[in-house]
Amino acid sequence: MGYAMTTSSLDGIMEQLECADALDGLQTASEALRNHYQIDHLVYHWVSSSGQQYGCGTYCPDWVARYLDAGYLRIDPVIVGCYQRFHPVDWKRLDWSSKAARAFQKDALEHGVGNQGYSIPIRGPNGQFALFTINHSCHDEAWAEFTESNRRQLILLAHAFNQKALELEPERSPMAAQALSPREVDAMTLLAVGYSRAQVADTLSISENTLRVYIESARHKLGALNTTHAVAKAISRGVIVV
Amino acid sequence: MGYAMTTSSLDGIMEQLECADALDGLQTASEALRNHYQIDHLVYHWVSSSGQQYGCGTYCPDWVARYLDAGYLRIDPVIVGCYQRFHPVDWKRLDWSSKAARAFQKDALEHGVGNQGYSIPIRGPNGQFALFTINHSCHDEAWAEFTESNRRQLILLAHAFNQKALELEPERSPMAAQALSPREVDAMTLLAVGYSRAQVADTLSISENTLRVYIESARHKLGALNTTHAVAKAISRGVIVV
DNA sequence: CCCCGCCTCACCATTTCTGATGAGGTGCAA
DNA sequence: TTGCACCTCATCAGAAATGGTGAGGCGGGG
Repeated sequence: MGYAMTTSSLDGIMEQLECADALDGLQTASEALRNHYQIDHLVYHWVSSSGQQYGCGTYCPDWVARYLDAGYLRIDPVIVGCYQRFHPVDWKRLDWSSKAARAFQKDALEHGVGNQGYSIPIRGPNGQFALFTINHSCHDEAWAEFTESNRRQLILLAHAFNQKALELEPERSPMAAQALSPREVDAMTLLAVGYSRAQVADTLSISENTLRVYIESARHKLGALNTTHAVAKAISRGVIVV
Repeated sequence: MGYAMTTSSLDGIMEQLECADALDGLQTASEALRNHYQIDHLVYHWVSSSGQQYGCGTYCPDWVARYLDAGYLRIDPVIVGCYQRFHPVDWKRLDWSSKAARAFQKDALEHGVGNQGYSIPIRGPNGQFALFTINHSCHDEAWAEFTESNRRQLILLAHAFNQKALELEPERSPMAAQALSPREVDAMTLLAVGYSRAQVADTLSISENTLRVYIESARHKLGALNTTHAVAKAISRGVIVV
């Protein structure tokens, strides 16, 4: 791995990423960075709310297809682990103990994924979640040294990748998220912490009928099918925080 | 402002922050960074759900108290604007047009908040949201030059501050989440996307009675009061991905 | 000044959810 | 082998949520 990299080259890649078109830029930058760092793979993986995913990077198409088909999103310890974390994490520190996880790991190795990995969770507005991952095949010590010495740069890269990727979903812009009124937020928030309608109405000192209007209008604004769905959407969009 | 700063000093502050105790470290680092950058103020502001807030930084206590008392959290354009954004934002680019916002702005200026500001939104697991803000009194050009040339460092600082602040809430750690069985996850997931019990049972090809057992046991595992609460908890704990 | 969004309340039949309990089969792990 | 957790199904009465509509008052922005 290229410990003696020139920062000028890295800056060049970052600047190019910031200016380029989103779809092109992300893929190009992934490959440029893989070469720059001399590692096996570099991946940006957007895990969207509705189960949709967007990914770009240097994994071979076979593996990507297999990942999607087999529903690995649900059992990949990297996803599961990073979803609960803020700081970048080495794959070794994740929980690979379950049978499904080990099977996944084996499959990944057979598809050219390196034995070492380092993933940075990134979060955007409205509950957006993404992972910026590098991985490689090498010994633990070399990997630890590599990740530690490049940690800050990788965080910035993750940030830059996500910023670029957000351009791909214009509906996630401030405009798209239909804002809830204060009362609607109150209602959703209290429902989300387990209050019944009667309790919420009581807490807010309004009639239950009034409360129902809020819930209904919040539901419509959120495009939800029922109260539970509305609360779920409100949470994953970050409209309310529980 | 100190354009000719020495990066060694900055690195020192960052390293100290990473090692220090959370409560102390954040406050100390705020002040050290203000001196380092020669700016009026530097603030880290954790905006939690139920109106709870944690902040540290260099604003005068009067202003902090006033901010909390007056409920400025709800109308501060910096909060409102950054909540929908991913990238760092200059305060000039926010929407100050509403009457409440202008009143807030006037009040802020009178309490020693600079006319220029730059805020970086940061998000952690479970919908955590925080702001890392610097502000100063100077002309637009100088400010633009300052923020642009320090943007990357500020992003890393924001990241470091948030990582430290997360230590203050240990219950947000991965441990707290009790694992659901696969069927329970299925049930919660489908409920979260708006299906009724009948629909979920149909989708999973099980009887509605069976489904209810899953929902019940998931509810107990999650310590939830009702189905909506259970789904909300499952989402915010990252047990399910919607 | 006027419009629009927000806050507040009411009605009622119908559908859906809840809570508690019992019970049989499967598979993994100590 | 013996748990233990998981998956599957059933029953029942009572409590709670839903859906759609109408309507009056208030305040801020164009």
